[in-house]
Amino acid sequence: MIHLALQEKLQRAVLELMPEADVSSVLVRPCPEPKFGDYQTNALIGLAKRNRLNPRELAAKVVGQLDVTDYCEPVEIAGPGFLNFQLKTAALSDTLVSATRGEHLFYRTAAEPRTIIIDYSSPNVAKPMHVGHIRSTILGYALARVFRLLGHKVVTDNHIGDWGTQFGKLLVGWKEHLDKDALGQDALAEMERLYKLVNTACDGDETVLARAREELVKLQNGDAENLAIWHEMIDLSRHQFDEIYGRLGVEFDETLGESFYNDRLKGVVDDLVTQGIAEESEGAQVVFFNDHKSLKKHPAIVQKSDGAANYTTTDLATLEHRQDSWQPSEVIYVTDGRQQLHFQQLFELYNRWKPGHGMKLNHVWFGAILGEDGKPFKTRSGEIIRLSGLLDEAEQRAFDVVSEKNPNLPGEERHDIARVVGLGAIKYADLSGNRQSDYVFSWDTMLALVGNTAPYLLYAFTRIRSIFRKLGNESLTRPESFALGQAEELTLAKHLLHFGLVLEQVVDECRPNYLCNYLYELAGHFGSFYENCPVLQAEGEIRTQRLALCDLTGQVLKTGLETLGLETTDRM
RNA sequence: GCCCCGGUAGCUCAACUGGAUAGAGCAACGGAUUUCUAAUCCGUAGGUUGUGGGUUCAAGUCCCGCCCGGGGUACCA
Repeated sequence: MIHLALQEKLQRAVLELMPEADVSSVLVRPCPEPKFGDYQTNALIGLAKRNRLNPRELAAKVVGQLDVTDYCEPVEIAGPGFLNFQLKTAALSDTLVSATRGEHLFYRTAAEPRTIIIDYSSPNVAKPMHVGHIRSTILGYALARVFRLLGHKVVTDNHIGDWGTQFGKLLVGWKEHLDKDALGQDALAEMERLYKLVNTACDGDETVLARAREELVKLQNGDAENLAIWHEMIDLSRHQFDEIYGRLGVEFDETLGESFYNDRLKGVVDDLVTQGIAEESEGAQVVFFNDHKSLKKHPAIVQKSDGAANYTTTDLATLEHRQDSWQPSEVIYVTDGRQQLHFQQLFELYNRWKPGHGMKLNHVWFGAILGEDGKPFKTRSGEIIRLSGLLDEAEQRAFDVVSEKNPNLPGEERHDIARVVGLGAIKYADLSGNRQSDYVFSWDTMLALVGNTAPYLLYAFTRIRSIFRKLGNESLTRPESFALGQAEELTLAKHLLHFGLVLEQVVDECRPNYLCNYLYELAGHFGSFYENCPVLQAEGEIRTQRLALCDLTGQVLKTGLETLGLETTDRM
């Protein structure tokens, strides 16, 4: 909060001295070391250098133009030309007081809201969702919520895989080997079985492969029976997807699968050919990127030699539809890192097809989920791990821990807590690391009660709730000001002020782990405060102020966790 | 072959436009409990940031070479 006011004043001071300067990079940030101050800027060093000035002299002149006495002690020039700002407690106190009045929660919404499309999850019809889908789902939904918290308009779209060559094999399986009982029990498992069965049969038998092609052509040509089966497969799949999304608390504004774009595909290819972007090569329609370094040797196929389109074509049609429907300023794709080449091609191709479209096209990719042996996360027999079972296990493990730690809670409440903690642990493990790193899936690590984990953060929240439970019916009085006389109070209060800055950083780089780190630090600062500053036993103004600090910390924790897609609980 | 990504403490990870003494957790060791929930807190120890050069007042971060690992690479998505 305050850093924005300082930043604005600083930028104005620089412009007084250098009217031509680009001050967009003159930023105020928290100090890496508290001993230097609360906030700093290092931007003047670079600015001086670009203008062949002495950095310290420039810093001195800027300080001369700068009046921040409302907020800070006298500004200090340090080292090669850093400015260090030390907050006045009064300024800190004012910000806290306005927060207790509900005027803000330490962040500002965007002055100019943008429209952003976020594409995540995207499971395939007739295949069970597995552990690989969870990262996209969790990351994408968390990002959507952070953008929304900051006042942006977000359209979330689940681009499910409901079309493609796999349906030829699925149709053969459905017609010749379907087990209706199994379908009733677990539709996705049965469809997966059918697919594997036919797929294996195709390897050794040309006639089966020919059957599959035949069924696929019939589907594509609108054969009534095949279309009906296809619709049923989609319905059954979506039912199970929705069950998982319900458990995860994830939602979508749109679910426009690949098939939604079928009508447009031919037109896209024609367009590309007419405009000379695509050309024929080995029977296929292909786009070459000869003047592009990393794509030079990687042409993109937009129409296969059998005349069918592929996912590049579908994605182009999808982008066109998104541009026409919502005019977004940004389209975000949350997928694993193996699709980097595809999205490079897609974006480059779209830029050529629709020059000047003005959208930021952003592939937000993430690393693999590995088992504790460092290899791709699978069951011991090498099977892909299904999401529903994984969620069950998370809840069960969390239930065991809750029951051990707090056996006196009623069973129903323990189940509720186990759901919040178990699912929270899985989500938080996905969110708290750098998304681009591979991450090692470990129950013990994610359900640990200490460290940067969901249980630790949730526990911090329950301690706050516990204080307010003890308070009973006593009404919360709002402090006139905050003295912040004890070091732990001061540290906690200052950290609350950084919430908005962190939210901005999450949005800028699509990295929810920044918010996780922030909340973890907040919980840590609260822990120290809690140990060293009695709240209910304190008296008078101090008690009022500490209760208010607890309340504000609780609000930020809850808002932060909910923005990440985690629920909170009052007891653990 | 080419392209992309990564390599940070024993392990898992972080490090905000390049910025001040590279930070956490786990594991190890030592301390704190007539509690506001100890599912906690405090402390100790642990590093040539893969490697060799370069740019810079300043490099984990940028540039070049090399080593190691992962992924991708014409009709799957």
